[in-house]
Amino acid sequence: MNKDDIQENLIKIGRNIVQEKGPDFLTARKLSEASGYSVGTIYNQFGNMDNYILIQNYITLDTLYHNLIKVQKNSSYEKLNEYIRIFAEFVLQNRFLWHMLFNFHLNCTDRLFSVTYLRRVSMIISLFEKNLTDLYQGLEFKKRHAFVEVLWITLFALSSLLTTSALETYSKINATKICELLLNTYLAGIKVSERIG
Amino acid sequence: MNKDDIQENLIKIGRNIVQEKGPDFLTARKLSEASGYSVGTIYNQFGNMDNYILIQNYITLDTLYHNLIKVQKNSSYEKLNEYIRIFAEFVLQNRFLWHMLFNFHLNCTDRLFSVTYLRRVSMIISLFEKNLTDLYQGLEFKKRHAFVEVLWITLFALSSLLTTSALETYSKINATKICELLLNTYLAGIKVSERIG
DNA sequence: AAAAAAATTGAACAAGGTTCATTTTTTGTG
DNA sequence: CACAAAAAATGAACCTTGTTCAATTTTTTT
Repeated sequence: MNKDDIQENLIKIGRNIVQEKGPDFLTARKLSEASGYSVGTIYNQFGNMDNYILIQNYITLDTLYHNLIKVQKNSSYEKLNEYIRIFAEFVLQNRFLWHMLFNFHLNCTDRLFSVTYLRRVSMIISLFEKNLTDLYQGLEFKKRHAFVEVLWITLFALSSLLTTSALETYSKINATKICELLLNTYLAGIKVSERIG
Repeated sequence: MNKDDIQENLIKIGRNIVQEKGPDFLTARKLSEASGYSVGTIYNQFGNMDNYILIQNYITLDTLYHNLIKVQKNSSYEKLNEYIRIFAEFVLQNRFLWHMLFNFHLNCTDRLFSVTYLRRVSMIISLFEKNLTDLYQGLEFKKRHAFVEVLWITLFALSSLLTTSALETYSKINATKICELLLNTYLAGIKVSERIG
């Protein structure tokens, strides 16, 4: 069997483990048992478990991105709201995968990080920015970019809470509703700032 | 030596380890070495490491709360901004402790969770809510409470990113500035919603 | 001072990531 | 096809986690 097939197999099987049992069950030995390959083979293929998980994570980001670009709405306002809805839904339906993505302790000085994570995140941010540009044409570029960055960072951060049971304890508000309220309050706030200057 | 003294000692020494080297270095054995007590004693005192870290975490929450209630400002608007400033500053200056707090996988069904975490978080939320009530008197209770909850959850989520080097890669905006922009845009957004109804 | 109770200890266990000498498989060549 | 060389796969072994518990030491009680 060639190298790509093994990798593909190991990725698929690992994703099943995570989706069904959670990230804690994705260990080298369990992956070895589930796949039939030895522990050593996993290390030959991926170097180490961190790198393996990094790959799993950017697949998750890719999947999200492809869900987002499917959106067909007329107004930029509707699009932004749909993005948030899809984002929240995706996070909730793939909570284990998202949990793994968010809780991964990456070494950001690593070039690998830029290639795998940053590029993908930038693409998602661009989707938001495009529609925010349409929506608030009075805003200068620099300001608008700051608004978009803060919005994304906030949503991204928020998403990590959506996947935990902690949220249910902190708040009785539905996870999707939280994202919606945040977005719309935030957008209304930008409008004010646009008017002021 | 009596039980409280040992616990106090172990907590203090553990906090030093976390502050200086990060949560990863807070292991039972390293704590044992650093304190002079055996591993067994740590387990006699705290039951398990999770419980030990839980205690560390609510001390962190208490410290934050005590920093917040010191705020002396006239207007509610100023107070809210000062809260956010102090919150961001606290998180940044205690990033390892905050990281440990945020990344702790707690079992929320556990009664212990309610007593230790939820009560403390509620107290912090109350601070925000009190000033938001003054600021937006036109809002009905239910709506206002939703705004406060979402604001806190968002800030709390955001804080977890502030402590990682990931943020620096995602955004060139200063961590405190992110919190400030978020708060003020959000507050402006609430004002709009207040006017509308 | 002896007995009983309580507290402390650290070796030992399971499970995690990781390594690497050994074995197996594949590839290349006459 | 046969044989050598290269490549890939293997899993026992190592170290580090959290955790337990029989044995030991200390404290308290009588």
